[in-house]
Amino acid sequence: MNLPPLTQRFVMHFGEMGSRWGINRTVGQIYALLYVSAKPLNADDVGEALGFSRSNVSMGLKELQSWNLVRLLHLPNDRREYFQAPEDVWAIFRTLAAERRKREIDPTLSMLRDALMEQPGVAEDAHAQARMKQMHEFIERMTDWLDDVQKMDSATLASLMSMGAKVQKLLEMKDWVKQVFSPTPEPQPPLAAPTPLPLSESVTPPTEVNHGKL
Amino acid sequence: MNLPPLTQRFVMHFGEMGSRWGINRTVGQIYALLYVSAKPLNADDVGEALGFSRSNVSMGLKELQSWNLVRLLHLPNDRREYFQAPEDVWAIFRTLAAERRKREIDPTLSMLRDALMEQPGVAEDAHAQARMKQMHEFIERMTDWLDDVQKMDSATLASLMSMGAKVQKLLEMKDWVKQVFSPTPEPQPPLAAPTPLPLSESVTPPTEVNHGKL
DNA sequence: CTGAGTTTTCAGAAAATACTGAAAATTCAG
DNA sequence: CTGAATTTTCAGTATTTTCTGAAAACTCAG
Repeated sequence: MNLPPLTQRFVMHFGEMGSRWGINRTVGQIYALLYVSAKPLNADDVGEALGFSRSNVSMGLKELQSWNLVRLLHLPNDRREYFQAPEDVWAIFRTLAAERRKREIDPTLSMLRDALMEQPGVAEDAHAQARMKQMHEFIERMTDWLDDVQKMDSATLASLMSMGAKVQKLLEMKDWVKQVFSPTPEPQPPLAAPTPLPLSESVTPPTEVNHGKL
Repeated sequence: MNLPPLTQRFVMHFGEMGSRWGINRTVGQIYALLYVSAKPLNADDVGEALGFSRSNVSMGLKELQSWNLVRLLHLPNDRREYFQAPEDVWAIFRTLAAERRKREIDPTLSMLRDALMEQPGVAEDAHAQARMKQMHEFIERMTDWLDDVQKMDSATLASLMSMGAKVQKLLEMKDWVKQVFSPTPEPQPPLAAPTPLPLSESVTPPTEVNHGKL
């Protein structure tokens, strides 16, 4: 392996972290290399750069493809397959979230659904089933929300995240506005205007919040 | 191992999923057992229920404690240590998110920070550094947001999640309200009111949105 | 077609991880 | 203190996962 120093550090780190992330060292290093590389690489490039056997590289690339984390392409007058990692970090995140969900969450959801259909035979199982119900409800909520979030474009998502906890203020404001403009005035206890009034300082100023084409 | 059928299925599933979740079979099964158990268990209970050696159980419980996923307690007139899994699934999620972040993200963030301070020596490293910058910015945004979200109580969080993509509407509304009430009228192109006006049907109806004590 | 270039598969070697039993360490009732 | 009850450690073994080289399969220019 003979990589420039910063690249090398990055690649090595991804190798070490691989196990914590549920991928192996090889796969982590290959992805890291493709991520920082200015141009697409073929399997031999990768193998040489990282000192892996050709077959190991092949398997690693296959794994990355199954994760949708690399794109396959061809260069003119070259029969070999070239690989590159998509650039948009938000898109990468969405891909990763979708794949992890498919592998790490969906099977559990389905197992829980099945278990909740059964009639518990003994008291212990009745309690166990109640606990499973709680877990199932939570996961379902979480994944439904993730579905929604996945549909947002990067700009909206970025806006949402840079607001952070201030979304709470927005929720308060919603109720307040709703009250003031209520088209069907119902007998409700009047809400106080949220304090501080969330129109200027308490909601992120427009220079910080950049939510693109909304 | 002699567990009632639903419990057994749950425990077995967690064992199998363990590897995908970055924990081992033993740890997964122990956690699952504690999660569905109606009462705290001691190490011998666990070992007998799952057919693991005493030392293996000890290691597994130590691991779970390091993740803050189990609580240690003592029963009157019993010197042995008893363990239970906290009940609140939202709290469990927060714990899990915090721990995974500490183990899987923070080291990378720190490595990226270091790498961004360096002066790239060659063109390839300059490009690599630019890519690292993108990743660093993304992760930092993400973790800042997570910090905010972690601070919310379960009710607020639940409210936020059940709104899902409708938060987008809320963002539009924010800008519209801001415009209308603007305390410092600046020469800006006037915004149209968001359509449909987000006060009733397009924002989640109040029966759906339950954001507790806001 | 043919065969050189390329990728994939796979059996076995190497490495990493998990698990056990025995022994050491710790804790606490008496 | 003492020693029985309990937990932890750890060296060795078992299991799982990763990695390699060789062979098979595929692809496409000529």
